[in-house]
Amino acid sequence: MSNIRDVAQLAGVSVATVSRALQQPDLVSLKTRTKVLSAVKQLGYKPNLMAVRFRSGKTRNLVVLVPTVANVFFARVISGMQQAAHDKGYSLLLCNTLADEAMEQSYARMVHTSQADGLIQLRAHNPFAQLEMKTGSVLPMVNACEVLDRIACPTVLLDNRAAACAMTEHLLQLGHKRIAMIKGPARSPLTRDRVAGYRDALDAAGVAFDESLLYPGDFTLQSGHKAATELLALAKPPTAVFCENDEMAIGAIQGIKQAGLSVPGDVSVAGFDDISFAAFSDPPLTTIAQPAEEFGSTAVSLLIDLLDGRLGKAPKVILPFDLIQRASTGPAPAVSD
Amino acid sequence: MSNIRDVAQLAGVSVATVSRALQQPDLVSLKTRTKVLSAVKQLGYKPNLMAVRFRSGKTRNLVVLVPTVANVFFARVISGMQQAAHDKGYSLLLCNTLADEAMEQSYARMVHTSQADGLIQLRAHNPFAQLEMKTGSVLPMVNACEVLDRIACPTVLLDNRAAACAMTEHLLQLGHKRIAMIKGPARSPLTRDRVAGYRDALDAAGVAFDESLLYPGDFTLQSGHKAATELLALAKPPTAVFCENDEMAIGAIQGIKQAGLSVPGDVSVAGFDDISFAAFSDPPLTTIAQPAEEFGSTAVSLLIDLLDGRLGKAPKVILPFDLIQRASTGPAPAVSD
DNA sequence: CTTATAAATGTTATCGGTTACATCAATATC
DNA sequence: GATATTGATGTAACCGATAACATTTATAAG
Repeated sequence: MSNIRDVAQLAGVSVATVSRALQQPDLVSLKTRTKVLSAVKQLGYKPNLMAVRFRSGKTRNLVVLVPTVANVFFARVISGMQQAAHDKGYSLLLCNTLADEAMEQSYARMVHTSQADGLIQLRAHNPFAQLEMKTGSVLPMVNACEVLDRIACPTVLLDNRAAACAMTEHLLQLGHKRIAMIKGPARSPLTRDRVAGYRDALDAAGVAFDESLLYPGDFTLQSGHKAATELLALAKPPTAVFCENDEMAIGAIQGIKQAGLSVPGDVSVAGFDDISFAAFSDPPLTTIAQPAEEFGSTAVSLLIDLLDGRLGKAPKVILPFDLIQRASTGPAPAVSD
Repeated sequence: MSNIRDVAQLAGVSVATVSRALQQPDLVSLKTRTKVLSAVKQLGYKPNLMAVRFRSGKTRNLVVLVPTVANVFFARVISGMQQAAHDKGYSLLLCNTLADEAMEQSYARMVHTSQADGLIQLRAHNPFAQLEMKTGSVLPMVNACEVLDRIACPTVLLDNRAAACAMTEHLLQLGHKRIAMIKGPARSPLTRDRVAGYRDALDAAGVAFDESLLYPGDFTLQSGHKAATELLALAKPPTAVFCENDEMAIGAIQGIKQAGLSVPGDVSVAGFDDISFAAFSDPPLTTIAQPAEEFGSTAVSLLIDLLDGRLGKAPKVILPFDLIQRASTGPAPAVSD
């Protein structure tokens, strides 16, 4: 691999001149610039960015903590991040945490060992408070998709409460009274917000909240299937099921069908995220569309702004949602409670 | 951020001693080692890995080119890669190419600019031959999931021909004679192999190959839907459709149902990959299971072996497949042909 | 034709580690 | 007790680029 010294020698100039010819061309005469560029070409010289970054102290890498890339929604978010990062000259170091806290910590440490400049986390389980304490220094971090309670950091999220409320209203307007919710893990702020929105709508409609209709899932197809099966086994089963993501909704649809019921004839099902499979389920899924790629690109922009000191006090960017009505939701069955 | 000099000063030793105390502890007396470690702790010293890697010339980063992370199968492969890379002290620089060749080249160049040590590509469109020529130096590369024709490089793949043959045989055994195949883009080696396997099975069964039953898709749900719709409009429509991935198969199922036909009563549908959604489609999808995570981890292992000079002549690792029979395939309708 | 000023280029310290080599002390060998 | 050997530590070069500062050359002004 040729280095800047080789280029300087071949061009008959100093290393500083080579560096300037490449970085600030207007500081170098046309003649020397030409000589330098020709030498660069002849040697196939490529600057060693490891050296550049070491010297500058900027790695231009961003760590991304994703609970699981196997989740279609997150995949879209990552895609948006990658595009934005590339546009701004950054690279993404991807970490599929799989809820392994040691793994998360290990990747977060990359910022402190100068392997990355900052970190983006989706779905925060919150553990970075300790990490920040321990090192004393602040970890440049942006949070996307789910709000972090304990730490004030730039965030891009949906108004999950309003979205869940809107979907619940949609089901109420269809005449449903017993609306179950297949939610996420209990402690998740995301789940808390969506359950709050669900209750907002119930309260506004004067429908009593029934704890037994709240079922905790884990965002997988399997858990949606299991949840629906168990909800239908209740003494008073629901006529509508609102799922916190589309995977669980698709799992729920299968569970309902296997119980010999029809969707939406007997039970309506609604999802959240509008993943590509939502439009292809049978029946196609009514869901809340989120601008997934925009979550990613916005998170990256926020983080880079933060790194460049261009950011005020931990802004919260709220992205819009859209209720997509498809065939999985319909009028409540006549004999409904 | 404290550096090694700060530690040396606080511990009252030289920087070399600090470095040795941390890297080769047995070269340092117990007494000094203790002093050094205590100073490290007191200062919260973390070695600047940017400096280490610059000096060593090893970045410990691997570029991963993925056509699209939105593809569930690739998401699993990436998950496997990430796990393996982390275990071996490497990080993944993820590039979602979206079939943008400029993007691919841009990321491939990261190896030449010392931002990464090597590259893994899934689904090669082949363009790195030129890139290698241009720079003169070899690009340490591993290919996964799809074989690269023009370049001899370590590869981990399925026996796609055998797998496609097995699935086609399964359909033939069910009595199907008109078996369509929704394949990938024409030039893809992956598609070529699978089509070859499909023809192997037809030939072995003495069934004539019909060009009109070969429909090129692009691995998306939409393209599967479109393909199925158009195949059913043929004068002699197929009674079975073998799709080159599960997304297209799920799209095809919807297209077939919307045409008023049943799966598998009128038309059987088979997929490839066994993504999580396959078991949750209606009917559940018969498909070829691939060890996706293992593709990823094996690719990473191969690349690291290659980088460490531990690899012989471009090995090809063949991973096993498994035909998963579910409800989307059934006996050919009686009046078939 | 000088001198002042600007433009172009060169010299060299620097970033933070690692490591070859030098040095010095302690123990072993004869 | 002198020398060889081993062990522990220090000194400084080095990786490849950048940029502060120094120096030279060209241009402008008087």
